[in-house]
Amino acid sequence: MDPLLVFPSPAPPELAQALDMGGWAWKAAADIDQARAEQPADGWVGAVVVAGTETEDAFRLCRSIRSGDIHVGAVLLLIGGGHLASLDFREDLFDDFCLHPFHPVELEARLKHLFRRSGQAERAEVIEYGPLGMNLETYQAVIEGKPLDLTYMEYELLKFLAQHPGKVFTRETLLSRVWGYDYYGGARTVDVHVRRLRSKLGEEHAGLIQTVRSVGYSFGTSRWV
Amino acid sequence: MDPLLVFPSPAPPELAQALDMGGWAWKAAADIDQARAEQPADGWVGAVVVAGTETEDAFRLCRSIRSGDIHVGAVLLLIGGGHLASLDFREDLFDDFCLHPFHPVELEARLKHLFRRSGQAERAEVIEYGPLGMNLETYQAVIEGKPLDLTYMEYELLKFLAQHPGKVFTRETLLSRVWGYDYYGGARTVDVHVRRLRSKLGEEHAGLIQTVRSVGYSFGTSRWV
DNA sequence: CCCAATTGTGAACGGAGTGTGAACGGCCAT
DNA sequence: ATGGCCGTTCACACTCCGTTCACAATTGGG
Repeated sequence: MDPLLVFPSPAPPELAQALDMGGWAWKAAADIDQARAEQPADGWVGAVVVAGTETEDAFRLCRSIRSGDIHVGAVLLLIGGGHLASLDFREDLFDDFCLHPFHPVELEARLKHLFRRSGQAERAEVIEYGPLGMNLETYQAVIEGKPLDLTYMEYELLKFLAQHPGKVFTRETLLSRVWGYDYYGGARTVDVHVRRLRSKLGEEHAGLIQTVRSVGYSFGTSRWV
Repeated sequence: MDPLLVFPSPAPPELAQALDMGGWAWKAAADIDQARAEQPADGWVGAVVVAGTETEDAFRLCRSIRSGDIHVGAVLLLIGGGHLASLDFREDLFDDFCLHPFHPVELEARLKHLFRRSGQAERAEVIEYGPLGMNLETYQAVIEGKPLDLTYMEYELLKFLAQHPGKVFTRETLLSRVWGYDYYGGARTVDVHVRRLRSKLGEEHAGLIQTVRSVGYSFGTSRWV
């Protein structure tokens, strides 16, 4: 998915962390030229512009965006409380702003509010591991781009395993974590689901789920092999 | 100048003070009926809606505004940091939000940003997805150009689903987001509405609403993003 | 090489989840 | 009042899939 443009470069660490935690794809640019040079073919989905002590640098970039020089879906301005007055008569340069320093939850809410509503595809929560992809919002799974037709339990089991690649889980752990803490049933149920998962993954990728004899199952290749 | 609508009534003192200091004309309303009864001939310029501990009251008012029941230029939502999560999938109910308690300068900046720039408050009043079109202003829906005769709830449900194509919603989520957070009733109600929607969409397009077994429903072709 | 423990495999059962038709009841306008 | 509209609920049928079982295949140790 298209990334967000972040200014300046390097991005403030707390901003970088918040964006990463929220799962946003982003790229920082140090100036207008770099932002123009590195913009994707269909433009940036949005921009997070930090107005530091030199607010005019940020506004210059915003002006470039508004003039169409750089194509950006929507602009979120990060600005210190002491510089709020500089927003006067510049309301047309940005779509929303957020006080800096910011609360991560507020920033996330504004990013969602701004970039989901602008008609762009919403940020998808996905798990990716090698040829496997899982979209947690649409309940879809793909292997090498081809969709997998999984049942509910198969999906949940694969999701749990793929969320912890390399880690080995006992059948009891899987039953309690995937099926529920209060579940009480035969441990062989896990085996059957693993078998069906392997079958649907195809012979080529059946090895994604590995049997650890006398212990349980794990997903993906162990890092030590 | 036309006044701002403020909810609830009486307005929180710090909000009243900030509005007065900023020179805004405003009038508080205690509920939807009062807001409708006291609205000026050409509607309110904007609204400042405070979402207190009972956020659903605020969202109900926002829904009335968005449905055209009450004419308001733009909506600024004041919400406590602890309730930010309730904004999810309600991005269409407001134009901007501000954390509560707020910094008077930030509130003033947001008020200016929202209400002093004219015409900027263009929202998507039309949803289009494949053969489906929905006009949010006229409450009309069409499929392949042919008008659909939907009831209120059918329209609201289809609108919500179509606003988040591909995303799977549980029945509980749909009940809380479409029917209202405080709704308490059987989850099968959703099933029946989905069935009637599919029926009205016609056999050819009934598949627009997909069942995800053990989870809920989703709208549109579940494409991998 | 044999045996026991563990895991893979196929099939069948039963129940949970969903589709469907119909009826109830509140609300509003005629 | 009252008739129609519409949201909700209920009962029933059906499909799907989670679970279990029996048996085969594999692994690892002595």
